[in-house]
Amino acid sequence: MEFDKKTRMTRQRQVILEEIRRTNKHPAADEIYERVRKQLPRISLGTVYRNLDVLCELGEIQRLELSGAMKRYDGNPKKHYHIRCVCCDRVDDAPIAPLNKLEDDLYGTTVFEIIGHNLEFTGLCPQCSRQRNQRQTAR
Amino acid sequence: MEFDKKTRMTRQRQVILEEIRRTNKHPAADEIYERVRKQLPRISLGTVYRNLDVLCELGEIQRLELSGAMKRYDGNPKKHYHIRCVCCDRVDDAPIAPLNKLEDDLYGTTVFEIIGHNLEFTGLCPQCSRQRNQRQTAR
DNA sequence: CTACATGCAAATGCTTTGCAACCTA
DNA sequence: TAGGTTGCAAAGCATTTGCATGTAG
Repeated sequence: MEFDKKTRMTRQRQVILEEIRRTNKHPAADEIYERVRKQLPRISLGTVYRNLDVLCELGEIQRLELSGAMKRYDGNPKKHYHIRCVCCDRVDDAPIAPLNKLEDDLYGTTVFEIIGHNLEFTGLCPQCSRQRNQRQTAR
Repeated sequence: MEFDKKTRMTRQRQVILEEIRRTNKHPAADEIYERVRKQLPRISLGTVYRNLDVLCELGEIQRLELSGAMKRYDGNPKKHYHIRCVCCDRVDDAPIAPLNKLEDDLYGTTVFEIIGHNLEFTGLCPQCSRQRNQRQTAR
């Protein structure tokens, strides 16, 4: 792990990083807080937020640029896409490779200097899909 | 305009809709509030939010599913992509046609029932791009 | 030791909501 | 005139921040 000279490895930071890496559920700050609290009962939500910022800056994790109300975090810092359940907000990795050529279509057609793109799929997770079907057949 | 029987056309709703359609700037609720206030000084922010909801539900406008902190609205209800300036948050339409086949790649590889996708490009608008270049040459 | 990090609580910023008065159909 | 709509203010919710204390290096 590459820490610059000014950044310290505290117990809080360590546990937060481990928890994010342990899960594939792309948790929001409050979920991370609840998990970490089991090991560090006195940790504060503010500390969780501050460390998530630091870890993102260090490139250890990434903040997902999705459309939902709450920011979500991913222990895998490499660029990849996600699919979100519109019903329960579950977020999975999307099994599709990065579309590196997407931005090429924009060169010359936009006044913007292009940096990148975010792609998010929406759908229904198996649980919510099943519930919806049950409700419909019940009518 | 197709209003269902229960939905009324009030002066407030009318002015809000006109203002959103008049601009191509994809304004957030507070910007719409400021614009509308010039015609209806006594309107409240709450009314703006409520009407934006109603107009979205009616399909007259759309709420953009972008990554930023504030929700933005588009007078064009048809699906299209956008590009956001990472520096000043300016949002333009992206000159690229909807990628209807994108979701095909996911069938059979995800447990989700796919509904759609959101694609947002990021970049620097001309103003911010210029400022950044000036700062760099000044060093 | 020193200056980065934490816990706590208050503050912030966007959005939603309860309610009495108002106005559209 | 019924009930959808408004203005106002308060509440809600995620996130940020100020400050005194704690602690990693």
